[in-house]
Amino acid sequence: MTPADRRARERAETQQKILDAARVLFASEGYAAVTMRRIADAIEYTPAALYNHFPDKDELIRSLCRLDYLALAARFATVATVPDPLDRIAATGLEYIRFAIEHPNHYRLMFLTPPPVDDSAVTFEGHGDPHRDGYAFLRSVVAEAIARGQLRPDLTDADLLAQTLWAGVHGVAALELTMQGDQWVPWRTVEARARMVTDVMLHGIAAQGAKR
Amino acid sequence: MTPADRRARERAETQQKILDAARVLFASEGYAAVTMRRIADAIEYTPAALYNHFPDKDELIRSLCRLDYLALAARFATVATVPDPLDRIAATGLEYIRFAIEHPNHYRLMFLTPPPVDDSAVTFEGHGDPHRDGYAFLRSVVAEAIARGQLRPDLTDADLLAQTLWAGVHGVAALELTMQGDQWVPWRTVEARARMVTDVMLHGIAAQGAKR
DNA sequence: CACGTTCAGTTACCGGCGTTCACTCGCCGA
DNA sequence: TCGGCGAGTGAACGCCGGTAACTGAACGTG
Repeated sequence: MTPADRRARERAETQQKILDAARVLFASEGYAAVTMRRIADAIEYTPAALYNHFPDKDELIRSLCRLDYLALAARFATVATVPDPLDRIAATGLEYIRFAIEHPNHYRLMFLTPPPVDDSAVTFEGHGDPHRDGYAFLRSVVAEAIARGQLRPDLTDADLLAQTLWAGVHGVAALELTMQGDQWVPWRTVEARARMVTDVMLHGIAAQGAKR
Repeated sequence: MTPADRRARERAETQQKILDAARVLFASEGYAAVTMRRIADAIEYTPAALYNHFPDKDELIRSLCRLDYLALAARFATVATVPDPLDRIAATGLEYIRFAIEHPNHYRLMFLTPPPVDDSAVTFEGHGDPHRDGYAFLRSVVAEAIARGQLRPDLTDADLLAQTLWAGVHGVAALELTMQGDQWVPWRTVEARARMVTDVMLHGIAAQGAKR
């Protein structure tokens, strides 16, 4: 426990305090409320102090994001037990939309705001691990359905299929978050749309003689 | 042609100049470049002058948006000639995604940014007219497919179906615009995803014995 | 123990943002 | 001719993200 260790630990703790304050602000008042000054106020620091821990606001926000990706992947654990791959695909889609509705601010940050271009190799622990990477989870479920011959024989690209299914549920979630309050369209409930998009896509990918 | 008329006309012209300048800025440098000061610079006015024509920046941006909705609806005119309703649904979806890819900034503004809450009745000319309202167009195509018995008999809600199809193509477009440059996922091309999502959804809604 | 170094955090600033407000000044109606 | 109206100005306000020079306490080392 050298002094250097202690300083490193304290540094990590401060960094965590910053992230926690940002998360609270973010979850309670939305993206616009997340301001370097307001974060600093919340932890009784000076705005400039934050720049000792994060190169800029983008990187701070991205750090917040990384944890949320894990939270989403963790949620999929509850559907991993569904035995039939087709059912599991549907359950994954519904769980995904539920996550978006329950955590709109986080979802907006994760999938609805353009990435502040991260040219560097974004290698991050958990990439490809279905337990920590939501996309990998979806892909693996799709791959299993393909392997079991439950899908149309002309659909063989698990990545393309996973991305298509993702697009479907993302579309429902994104329209819900972006268009809520819109009066132009006679919107059906988000639950109905979630059910419909999973139902339609499942029908669209399942092999001819599949159940349902 | 009373002087009052002339002043009203000049006022409308100035308003148009503001919108045009904003559009140019917007299309060429993206959302972040659209600044009251930069718009004013472009038309050699003072920033404060803009507030004689628009109550605030939100309203100015919304005015831009309204025209873009018409542009999208106008694009659907090219697919309105496709004879078979099922084919027309697919063509509409592909045309929608093409619009999003070709005008990413406008698309982002129209469907990817939260609405600055417009509590007032948003009644706007063209609402419900398939030629000027993209949603109405999609809905009418779906309704025709239903009427012809081309869809699964359990699918009867044209609005719910239209919103589901919209979600699908919006998902593809939104992920493309938001995630471009992402290295986490082995993305297939947006063309492939566009084709796949329309193909899957069409399979998912078409009646058993339908073509294809 | 004393001295130079390290470094988290502060102070004071920069340029830019949306927006407001008191004002000018030319045109119009009476 | 003259009063008012209204488009446009100039200067300011309070925010924002970000930077550079600094302070002061803790630290390793002679």
